[in-house]
Amino acid sequence: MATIKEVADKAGVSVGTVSHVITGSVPVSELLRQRVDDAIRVLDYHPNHVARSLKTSRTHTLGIIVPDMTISFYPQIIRGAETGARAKGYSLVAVNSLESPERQGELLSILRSQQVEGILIVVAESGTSGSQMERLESAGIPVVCLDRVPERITVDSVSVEDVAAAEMGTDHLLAMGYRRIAIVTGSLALRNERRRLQGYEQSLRRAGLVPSEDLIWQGNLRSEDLASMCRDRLSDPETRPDALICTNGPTALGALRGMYQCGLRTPDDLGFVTFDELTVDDLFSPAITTIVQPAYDIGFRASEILLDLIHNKGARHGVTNLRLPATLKVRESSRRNLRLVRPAEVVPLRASS
Amino acid sequence: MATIKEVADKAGVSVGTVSHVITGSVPVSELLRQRVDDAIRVLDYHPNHVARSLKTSRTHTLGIIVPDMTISFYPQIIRGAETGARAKGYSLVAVNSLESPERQGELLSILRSQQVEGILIVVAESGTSGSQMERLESAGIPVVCLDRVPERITVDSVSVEDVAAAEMGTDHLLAMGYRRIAIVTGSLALRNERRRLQGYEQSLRRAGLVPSEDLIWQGNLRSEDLASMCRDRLSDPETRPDALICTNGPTALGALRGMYQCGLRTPDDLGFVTFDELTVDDLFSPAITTIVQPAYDIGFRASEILLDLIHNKGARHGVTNLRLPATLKVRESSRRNLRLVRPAEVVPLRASS
DNA sequence: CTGTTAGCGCCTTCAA
DNA sequence: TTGAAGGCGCTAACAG
Repeated sequence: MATIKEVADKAGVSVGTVSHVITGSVPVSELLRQRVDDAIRVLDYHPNHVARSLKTSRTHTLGIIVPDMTISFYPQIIRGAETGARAKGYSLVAVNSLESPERQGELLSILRSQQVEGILIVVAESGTSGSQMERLESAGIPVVCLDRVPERITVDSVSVEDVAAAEMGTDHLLAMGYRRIAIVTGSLALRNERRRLQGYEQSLRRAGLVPSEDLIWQGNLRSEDLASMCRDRLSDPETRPDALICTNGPTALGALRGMYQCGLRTPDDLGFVTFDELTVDDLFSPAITTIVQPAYDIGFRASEILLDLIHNKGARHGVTNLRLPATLKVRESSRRNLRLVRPAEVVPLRASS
Repeated sequence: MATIKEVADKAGVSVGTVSHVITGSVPVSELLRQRVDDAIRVLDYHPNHVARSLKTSRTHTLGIIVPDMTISFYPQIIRGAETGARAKGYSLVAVNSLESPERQGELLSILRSQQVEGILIVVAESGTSGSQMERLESAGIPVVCLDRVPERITVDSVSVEDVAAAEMGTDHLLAMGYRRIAIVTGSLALRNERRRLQGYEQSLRRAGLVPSEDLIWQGNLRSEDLASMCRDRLSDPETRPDALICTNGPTALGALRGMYQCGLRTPDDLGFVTFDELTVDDLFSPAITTIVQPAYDIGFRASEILLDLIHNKGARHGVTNLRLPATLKVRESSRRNLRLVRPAEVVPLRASS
């Protein structure tokens, strides 16, 4: 790996001059610039970002921690964040916490050591100690939370408008004539899960229905657990709901599996709506009516906010909690009457912030 | 951000001693070690990885470039590589080339600047110049290609056993009684696409059939193009094949869409097999018979090979071209007679290297 | 065992 | 417009 010194020697100038042409911070005569450029090309010189970072104490690197980028929601977020970062000359380091608070702690520590200038994070499901994030902040490393917003309100965040999104899904089921609607959630320790539940309840109440405890099915993010829970609760035709709304993808897959194991189908036996796309468009049946989160945008906007925080250290005016609207893709799984089948329609939701 | 010096001052020792306890390279008395540890904790000190890298010229960082981590095959590879890397104390920087050779070039350049110690890459579809990768090698940065292996054979690689995998899929269709089998491929400029085609042809020949030009449908990775191509070719009932085998996921989605637009269904009208999972298990119908690539393992093994290359600079004994076996998940789309429905079975394929 | 010190490669005043 | 030189934070000899 050639160094700036070798380039300077080959071009017959000082390292200072080479640095000037690279950074463009100081004007250099056409002649020398040419000589330097040639030397760079010949030597296949690539500035040592590590040395530069040490000198300038700016790494131009952001970190992003997601639970598991194997879940399709997250790569979209990462892509959005990567795009936003690159637009400002930043790189993005993406890592997986696997929902483990310990691992998340390690990763945070590693990212700090790597001197990332800011961190985007979808916090691990349980036991994310605020203390670690507070230490980050006090070390001058801004943090923006995505998707899942921790209880303490002092951190910036970007997520979907959970309440309205769940309301929209529930409203839709009600409009289709379903009345006994159960909600299947992940852990209600997660604030956004609670908010989605809240949207569901609001929708029911507005329709004059009373949310019932035994139609609120709290699970976790593991498909198998969900499946067996749903199997149990769906087995009795007497108490069985006429529709299900799921608050996230893994939950929905578990619920569907449970349904199938009971020999039930959607939409014939049960209406079905879920957050997050389970399949590609409607190539497969049953095509599931879906509350689509703007994942890419969440990542993109979050990176913008983070970059802003980085460049305006100290001058922050309050906390930013951006909420983006979800979109409802109506498909077969919520159609009571199959005769009414039409092409999927998209219903945008009003924005809020 | 506290520095090693501040820790030394607070602990009342020299920076050397602090460094010794951190790296563990030199023994330190229990007393001082304790004092240092305390100081580290109190100051919330995190060693500056950038400075360390500059000094040791080892960043403990690997780069991985994939076309688009929004396609489910790639996050799995990345996860595997991340696991392999972390096991050896390495971090992984994952970036997307979006199939653009220019962008890929930039990314390679950025990764070099960032001093990654090695690079994993799924090369962009077209125009990946060998020269850039050769420059990497000559700069002492080892490269391992995943999934898509460039023509020039001098680079290490890990991918699926393409020929055998395609053969397996085709054999299966033949065994199910299909005879007029068309293959839908991505760009045949990609070597692995050609190898899959080759496996298909071998299988046919062994069955005493002659591969026919008009049953080899070359497309690209864009679903829309694929859909219209398939629509055209499927419209005439006279020349229509009785089964389709697709060499990758995006291609398969396009083909399915084209089929649907013709009003055709699988398996009723056409048998269907594809590389790569399109949906989650068989919750959705038609459940597609799939040739599953060991994506996680590909990433994991590749990272091991890369790390090995890094640690044995110069001492390389020939090129490693690891081929991992695929697995066939038989589902509904390849069942001629629906009466025969049984639970999905998994047929492992013999390994090779 | 502990402390001292010379750089790693680069950027950035500061002088010339 | 160009060159010289001081460090950024850390590790790895080396000296004590």
